[in-house]
Formats: sequence, C-alpha cells, structure tokens
Amino acid sequence: MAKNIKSLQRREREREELREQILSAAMNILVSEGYEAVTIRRLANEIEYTPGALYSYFKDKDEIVFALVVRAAQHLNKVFQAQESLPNPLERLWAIGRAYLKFAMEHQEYYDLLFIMSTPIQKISEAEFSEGYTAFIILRQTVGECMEHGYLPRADADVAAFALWSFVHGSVSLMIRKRLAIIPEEKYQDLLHGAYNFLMSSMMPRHHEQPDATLPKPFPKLKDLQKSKKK
Amino acid sequence: MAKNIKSLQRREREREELREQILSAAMNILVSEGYEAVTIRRLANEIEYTPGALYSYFKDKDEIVFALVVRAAQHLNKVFQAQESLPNPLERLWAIGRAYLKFAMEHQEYYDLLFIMSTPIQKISEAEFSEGYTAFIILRQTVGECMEHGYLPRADADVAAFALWSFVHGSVSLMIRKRLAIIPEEKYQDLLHGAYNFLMSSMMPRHHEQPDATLPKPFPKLKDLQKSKKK
DNA sequence: TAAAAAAAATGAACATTGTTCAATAAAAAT
DNA sequence: ATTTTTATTGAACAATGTTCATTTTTTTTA
Repeated sequence: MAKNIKSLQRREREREELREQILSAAMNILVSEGYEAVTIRRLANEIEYTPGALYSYFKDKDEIVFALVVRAAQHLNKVFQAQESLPNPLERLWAIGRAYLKFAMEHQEYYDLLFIMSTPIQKISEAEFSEGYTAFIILRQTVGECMEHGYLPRADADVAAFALWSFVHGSVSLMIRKRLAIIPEEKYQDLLHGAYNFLMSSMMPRHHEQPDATLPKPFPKLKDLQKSKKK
Repeated sequence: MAKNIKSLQRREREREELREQILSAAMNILVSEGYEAVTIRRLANEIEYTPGALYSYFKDKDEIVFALVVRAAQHLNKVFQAQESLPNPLERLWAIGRAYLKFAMEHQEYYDLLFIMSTPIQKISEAEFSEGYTAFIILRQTVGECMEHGYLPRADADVAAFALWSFVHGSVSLMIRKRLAIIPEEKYQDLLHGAYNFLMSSMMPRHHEQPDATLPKPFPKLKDLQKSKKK
C-alpha cells in the first residue's frame, strides 16, 4: 500500500532522461541532416526503442518539435540577453540586430523552426511559450529607449519593434528559403551586411563605428534544409 | 508514313487542356483548402482520372507546384507593373510597397508558395524563372531613381532594394506564419500599416499624403494554411 | 521469496503520402 | 481490318505518423 517512493522517483528521473535523449537526438539530426530527417522511426532507432514507445513520452510529433522550438527560443534569448549590458540604447539596438543576423545564419535550422516553419506553431498561442516573447520584449524595450533619446522617431514601441524585426527576419528568411536566386551566393554576406547598414543608417544615426566582426564572414554555406528525399 | 498532323495538333491541344485543368484544380484547392489539401490523389479525383495518369502530364508533384509558383509570380508582377505608370519614383516606391502588402495579405496562399514554402524552390535556380525576377527588377529600378532624386541615400541598388523587400517580406511572413502571438489579431491591420509608415517615413521623406485605401481594412481573416490533418 | 498489479515496450497493423510500372484500353496510322 | 502508338488504369511499393492488443519488464503486495 505504501508505494516505494524511492523507485518512483527513479522511474520519473529515468523517464526524464529518456525524454532528454529523444530531444537531444532530434536536435542533432535536425542540425546535421535537416528537418526532413527528424522522423519518429529515426528517433526511435537512435534511442534503441520501437517507434510506438515514443508515444508514451510525447503525445505526438508536434510535441517533440515544439520542444525543439522552445530550445531554439531559449538559445536566441541568451544571445539577446547578452546584449542587455550595453548602456547606450542605440548601440544596443545595433548590436541586437547584428546578433540576430548572426544567430539566424549560424543556426539556420533552429531559426527555420522558430520563425518560418508551419508545423508546430498552432500550439504556441495556446501553450505557455514565454520563451517566445522574451527576445521581442528586449527589442521593444530598446526601441523605446532609443525613442526617448531621440534616436528614433517617436511612435508606438510595438509597431517600431515589429518593423525592425520584420526587416531582419525578412532578410534571413529570404536567404534561408532561397528566394535570392537573382543574386550570386557569394554576395549574400555583403548583401545582408550592406542592407542592414543601409536601412539602419537611413532610419537613425549611426552609433560610433563598430567593426562588423560579430558578423561571421563568410557565412556558413547555406545548407539545403529540404534535403534529397531520394537516396 | 505521313502522320495526320491535324489529329496530332488536336491531341497536343487536349493534353494542354488537361494540364490546365489540373493546374486550375490545384489553384482552387490551394486557395480554398490550403496547401495540404493539394494532393495527387485529390487532383486526380478532381479531373476524374487515376493518380498515375497525372505523371504523364507532370514529371512529379514538384513540377505541379512549381507551375503554381509561376502563376503566383505572374500575378504579383501584374500588380507591380500597374504601379509603373506613377512618374514620381518616391510615390511609386510607396505604392509598390503598399501593393506588395495588399497582394500578400489578400493572397496568402500564393504568397506562401512564392516566398515562404520550401517545397518547389530547388528548381528555381536551374529552371527559367524570369517571372520570379520581374518584381524585384521593378523595385530595384524605382529604388535607383529614388536615389538619383535624393529621396534615398546613395547605395548599391541591389542592396537597398533587398533591404526594402526584406522589410515587407518579413512583415507579412511573420503574420502568415503566425509568429505574432504576442499581439492580438485585431491589431494586425494597424501593426502592418503602422510599421510600414514608420519605417518608410524614417528612411525617406513622406510623399504627398495619400489615403491608405489600397490597404484593405480589415485584412481577410488569416486562414490556417496548415489545416486540420485529422478529419 | 512468490504472486498479483502496474507500467513499459513491442510488433503488427492502419491510413496517408508520392511514385512506379506491367497490363489493359483507346486512338491513330498503316 | 491490322498494326502501332499512345493513354490510362490498377495494383503495388516505400515512407510517413499513429494506434493498440499483446507481451515483457518492473514494482508492489502478500
């Protein structure tokens, strides 16, 4: 009658470990082979279980993918939070933008999952997904401060933050989803970089000169997220 | 020996008609039920043939989808070309942007296909896809003229056009792919509209006041492109 | 420690996808 | 009319996510 609480705790812990194993395998496959390769059978194989077993750890595939989205969001949030120490809001705004571009281009698979893919996002509105807002809130805060300092025209901070986010998101998502066939791929680095400086400078004063060292050059080769289906 | 050229022409024509039927059905289903519903068997059913028959009209599904992309591009091009009559480049630039937003929000399925989805885009780099560039070329031309008139800072026209494109693309794709859960959907209209005016005005002088009548209000309800799989 | 209960994992199925291909039907050429 | 060419079918295949009765393993109880 008195359940052995020790073994129950251990079971709980082991379940958590296996969940972690599944997600970890999913992350690895996502990064190394692209989203298409992240399949239930593949994951089951990876953790040496049978496909059906996964369904006692996750309700369905969407739940797995959503967990990956959360991780990607946490990753981005760290990047954003690392910029918060910069005291000058204009400088911080520029830095946030650069960090965003860097994150997107260096972790295209995460970025795609987080901001482009359709799959697991229905849930986001329902589920608790505070991780998804953090970055935006930091951006909005910074934009607001920029307005106070006269670096940006006064306007609704939501609107202005959305505008800037739209710009950087548009840039990287056009690249990731390969809508720039007009432009040779060698120019992507310059294009992204140039557009960022052009638009940002046009909108607001340039902060004190800063080397673009935080932008990796050259960007990692754009991996084909939609890998060959045929073997 | 002398093949009946009459009947050959007719056969050719009939094949073309069936091809057209397939694509037309695909467009209808795409718009009314979303991309997920555009399936080989569904299309076969629609034209009252067997699934396998489609493969004598199209190499594979990607070829069908690519044909839809081309149509979507032609649609957008018409919208862009309609703006070319505006003599003042600044005014034209604003109009092009507004037309782009309108197109995207009123034809989200086409837009998604054209600029967001992964599926059929590998081919674009290879295939002849002049339709895909037309709109960008018009934009770049206008941006160039704006620079000449001093409406925009002088810079590489490719870079500047890409920057502006990125912005509007980012806006609509964040909406279409539902990454704005922070913001209530009723505000989308104001958000899009406000961000456009904010960013454009910050970058360049506002052209003579123009009612925003070309932006539909309210925007059509965002349809769930990733419809319910389960019935 | 042995039996009973609970939990976990399997394995085989199902319904969908896109796609192929030998066999058949239809149409055109001889 | 026969032959040849073309078009269409229908059945299969592989791969996807998912379910569920059965079996195995683990835990609890006696």
